[in-house]
This record gives sequence, C-alpha cells and structure tokens, in this order.
Amino acid sequence: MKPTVHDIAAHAGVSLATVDRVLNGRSGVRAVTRQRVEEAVAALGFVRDMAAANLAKGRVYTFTFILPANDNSFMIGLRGEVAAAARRAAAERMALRIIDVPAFDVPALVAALEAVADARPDGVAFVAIDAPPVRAVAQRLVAAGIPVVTLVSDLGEASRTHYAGIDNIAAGRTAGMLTGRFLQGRAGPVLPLSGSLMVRDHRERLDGFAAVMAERFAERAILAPVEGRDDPARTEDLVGEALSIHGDLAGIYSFGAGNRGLIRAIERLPAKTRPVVILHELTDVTRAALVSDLIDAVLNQDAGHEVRSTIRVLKAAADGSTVVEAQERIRIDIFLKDNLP
Amino acid sequence: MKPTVHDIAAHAGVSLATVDRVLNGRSGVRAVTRQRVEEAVAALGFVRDMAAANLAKGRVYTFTFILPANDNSFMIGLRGEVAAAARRAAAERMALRIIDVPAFDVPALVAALEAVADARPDGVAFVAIDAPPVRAVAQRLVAAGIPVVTLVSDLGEASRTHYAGIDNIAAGRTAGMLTGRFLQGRAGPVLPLSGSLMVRDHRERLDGFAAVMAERFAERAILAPVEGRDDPARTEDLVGEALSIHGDLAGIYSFGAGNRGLIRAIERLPAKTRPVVILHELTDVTRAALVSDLIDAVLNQDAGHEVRSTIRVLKAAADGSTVVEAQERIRIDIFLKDNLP
DNA sequence: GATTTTTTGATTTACGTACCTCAAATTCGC
DNA sequence: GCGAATTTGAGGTACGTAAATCAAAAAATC
Repeated sequence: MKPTVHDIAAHAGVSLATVDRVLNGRSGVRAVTRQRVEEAVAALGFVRDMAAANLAKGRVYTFTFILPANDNSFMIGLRGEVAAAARRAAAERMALRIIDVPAFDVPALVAALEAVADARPDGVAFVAIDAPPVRAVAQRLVAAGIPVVTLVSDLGEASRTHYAGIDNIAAGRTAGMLTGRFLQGRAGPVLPLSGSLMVRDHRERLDGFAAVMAERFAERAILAPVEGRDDPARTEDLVGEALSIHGDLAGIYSFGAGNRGLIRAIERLPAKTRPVVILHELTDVTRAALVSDLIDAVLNQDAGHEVRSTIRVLKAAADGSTVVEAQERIRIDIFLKDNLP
Repeated sequence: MKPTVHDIAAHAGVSLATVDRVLNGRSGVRAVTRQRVEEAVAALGFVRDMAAANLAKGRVYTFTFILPANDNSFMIGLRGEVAAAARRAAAERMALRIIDVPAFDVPALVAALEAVADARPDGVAFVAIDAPPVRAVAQRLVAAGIPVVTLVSDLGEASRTHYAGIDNIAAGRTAGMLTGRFLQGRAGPVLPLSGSLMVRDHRERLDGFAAVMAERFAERAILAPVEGRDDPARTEDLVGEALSIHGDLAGIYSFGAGNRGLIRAIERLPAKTRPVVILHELTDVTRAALVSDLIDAVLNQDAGHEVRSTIRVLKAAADGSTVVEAQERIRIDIFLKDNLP
C-alpha cells in the first residue's frame, strides 16, 4: 500500500506533528530531524495525496484574470475559454474572477492590477501591455507573493512569474520561412501587415519575419510594414492600396487582427494573381479562407491551452509544487488546410 | 459555498443516510423520497466531490499501459512519458502499470490484453495493431465495462472507447501539401518511404499523401513506396538506391521510423542536389537534421500530450465525468527549424 | 546549574463522502 | 388492527492530510 504520513513518522521515529512541519516547510525543526524525515520520505517513496491534502485544507484558490475588452475574434475566444475554465474550476476548489479593462489602455490596466492586488488573490493572469508602469505594478505583485502570469502578450522576463503564450519572434521566423518557400519561383514583393507596431508581440513577429527573409531569401523585396490597427475596414483599404501600387505583390504576412478585411480584399482578386497569404489566429473567418484556398497558412496559438496552462501554473505556484514543463510550452501551431482541427 | 451532502439532506428534509442511499443507488428508499432528494440535488446544483469520495472509498485507480518493446526513438520517448506520468500519478490516487509486449506481434498483444482483463483494472491503454483478433478482445474489454484507449495507433471506431493519437490521413495530406509547395519550380520525382505498409498508420499516411499529390500536384511523379522496416541501415540502403536510380530525386516523405539512416544517406549529397525531406517524429537526430538544413520539416505527435490525455480520458471514463474535448485532440505538429520547441 | 529558547510529541478537530449498525417510524399485507 | 416488512433516522468510524494547542523534552545561553 501507498505509504502515508503515519508511515513516515514511524519510519523516521518522530511524531506526526514533526512530519507535518517538515512536509509543509514550517519552522521549528532541527536540521538533523528534518533530514531524518526527508530520508524516510525518500526511502518509502512517499507522495502526498493531493486530494486528501486539498480536502483538509478546505482552501479555495482564487485566481483573477484581467482581459482587454477587445472585440476581435481571438480575444472573444480567449474570454470564452476563461469562462469555460471558470465553470470547471469550481469542481477543483478554484474560483476564477474575470475583470475587463479597456484595450491598449496602460493606466486602466495598472489601476486594475492595483485593485486586484488589494484583494490578495492566490494568483493573477493578464494580457500584458509592455510599458514601464505595467512592469512596475507586476513586479510589486510578485514581490508581495502573488504569482503573476502574463497571457498571450508578455512583459520582460523579470516582471512576472510565467508567460503563457507563444514565442513571437519564432512565430515571425516561421512565417518568413513559409512565405519564402511557398514563393519559390515567383517574383514580387511581400507586404508585412501589422495591427500596431506599438505592441510588443507585433514588433517581435515582424523582427523574426524580417530576419529570416534577410538570412534566407535576401533577393525578395519586403515592403514597409503597414498598420491596420486590428480594424477590418482599414485593413481592407491598406491591402487594396498595396495591391494597386504593387501589381506583382507576391505575398502578405499579416500578424495582427482584422483579417476579415484582408480576406475581403484578397477575395476580389483572380485566383491566378492572388498573393501567398500567411496570417495569425484560427477563427471562423480564417478557417473558411484556408479551406477555400484564399490564404495559405494560419499560425495559431491555442487560447484554450493558454488558459488551462495559466491555471495549472498559478495553482502550482500557489502551493509550491512543480509543473510539467513540456505541458506548459505554448506551441506555435501551423495550420494548412489539411491539418485543421 | 459549494453545497455538500449535508445541504442536500437539509434541503430535502431527509437524513444524511437517505441522501447517501440515493446518491449511491442503494436500495431501501421509497420512490417519492428518492425524488425529493434528486430535486434537492438539482436545485442546489450539487456535484459530488470526487476527491473526497475517492478518499473515503480508499479507491486507487489502476490503469494499465501495454507498450510494444520497440527500440525506436519514438517508442522509447513514449515509454519515458508513461513512466514520468506514473510517478506523478501516485499523488492523485492512480497507479499506472506498464506491460511490455513484442512489437508487431498480434497473438502476444491479444494475450496481454486478455491477461490484463482478468486483473480488471479501471482502464487500459495500448498501442493497437489493427487486426481482427485485437479488435475482438478490445471489444470484449469495453463490453466488460473497462474503458479502452488506443494510443498512437488506432483500431476501428467501434472497438475502443477513445483514440489518443493523430489523424494519420491528415498527417499524410499535410506532408503532401508541404512537399508539393516546397518543390515548386523544381522537377523530379518524390519517394514515399514507409516503415511497413502492413501498419495501418503508415498506410493512412501514404493514402493522405498520395491523395493531395494527385489533387494538387498531379504533374509530380510519385515513386512506388519502399519499406525500411523501421531499420536505419536498411533505410539508408533504400534511399541510396533510389538516389542512384533517380538522379533528379526531388523529394522524400518518410513516415516510418529509422530516420537515422535516411539522414545519413542525405548527408552525403552535396547541398545543391539534396531532395526536400519531410519526415515524422521529432527526436534528437531529426531535430539536429532540421537545424542543419538537411531536412525541411518534421511532423510530430507529442507523446507527452498523448499519455497525459490518455490518463485524463481513462479517469473521466472510470468515474463517469466528462473531458474537455479540445484538450484531448492530439495535434499534428509541424516543425520547421524556426519553431522548434 | 538555572533559565530561556527551541524543538518535539501527543492529541484533537476538520474537510466531504462512504459505509456500517441499530433503533425508530412508517407502510404493507391480511 | 395486528404482525411483518420496509423505509428512514441518528450516529459513528474511516480515508489521508492540515493545522492547531499544549505539554514535555532537549538544547542553547548566561
């Protein structure tokens, strides 16, 4: 049978109370005694029964998610995943709270984080805007012992406990590689289409993209990036403009939202002259475009995975346990029409 | 607060004992009383705390994994993931047992499954060989109320509870699409390189690959598939042979194991004449080859994810709860050198 | 060596559910 | 309306761990 704390106590020749002190890192145990207990744990292969422990603790973990009130498909999906997770979380003694803040609004985000800090939750997750005041308040939370996870968009390494999102430089590089290879034997420039280059993720994607194009496809002309501000109408205009200026436009890498507009613009072109299009985030619209050969690849981050991973990481941080590293790496999914989920 | 059995008892105006009788389907409760309790459960939204219930029952879930004693990197990795999961499982009142069977040996697999059935575990997972006797015994297990998950390789839909693995037809299609597009502007035939076409997964990958090549790249010649039997030396010979017969060999899609041999053969060619190579499973060898531009893409299934998913599915089946569908879908990962984990 | 401080032991209660026993109340059959 | 059968109640113990209290023992300090 699986050993219990009682077996550890007996084996180490100490009392249950001492075992408890060691296991839960409480003070008041001599180093030698602590070691005796640890040896017993190792010798018997004791593993704490988490179900029993949580039952005994009667603890309810409260985690707060701060999400931007953005209306693009990805953010709507992300919000949905958090809500779904919140429903399931109750069964595992967790309570998730969702707080909305205006998008791209640093003071509002900072204010929300400060308000959250006062409530002293067991963990906080938020879609970061990489600005000094945000970093500062995040650091304050971490210093106060509240685990902080950045979701989708990161801060500097030092400002948070964990980042649940993709490596955007790698995503940009991947897009560059696919674009370059898919365009073999076809001339013409490539247009990088951003949401806003003020946003760190977008800058990183562009950097990665530009780097690969320079390294491996140096002969290919890369146009100056344009910013669609995640707005479909504006994006549609920008793409139309680029197409009229560059009749031989061969490729588009879109790494912001507002792809509905991009697809509308592409749709109008005859199939023969359509550029290779690679964009981010699998939504109903981009999926349909992929299926009907309007676009060529979608890079995706799995919002559901990001949310579940965030919760696991926060929980582990809250009770000092470890996570399975590989499980918490957020993949850069590449979808062609053939491997759609 | 979450309602407990006590709340149910109070709300229904019955004793704890009666609530217990109803919840656990014991006899000795009048229909009217039973209904009152059920109404209370519905009204309060009671959900049994499985952790507490299992603690009380002293139940330990025993899940058995049957793995082929294969020495290729993928199977070694899979075995490692199961072992790692087994270590973690103890903390959650689960005991994983690993049973080895000779690879590609139907009678041995059937015998192992039958032996397992006698032990009546709470769930069984195994790497299937799609043969009638295997289907039959799997169906018998399911009929006996033991959840059965096929891992990596599937049986027919009707023979098991769940399949934790990738869609191999889709994987083949994806490989076809990548091969076709990467080869634009380059002439020459493509070689499909199998482990064994006796194995269902490999047949499916080939079917998907051939379908896409026919649909979209009809002008490209596809050579007759060769079988490397997952053996590096033999694979190396086969590739060498193909290269000497077809001096203009433009692409290779390898969907079996033994890729070490393939890579050795490729390595000897001057960079200029190297075919586009797409293969399966990310290992140390294939990763190195990808980084050094010897191969062009790796399709991968995440063994760790497959194992963790299997355990979640078995657990849910064992206690009649539901899983998050999206979480249990095994992705076809596409790795280029730029998005390696 | 007496005093203070630190460490350890013994014991208890609690978490939410399962499962057992025994007695009391209710219903049923005739 | 009686005895018998069925249903219900009340209460307890158990699972493995957490966390608390209070007393006892050991170690450190002067």
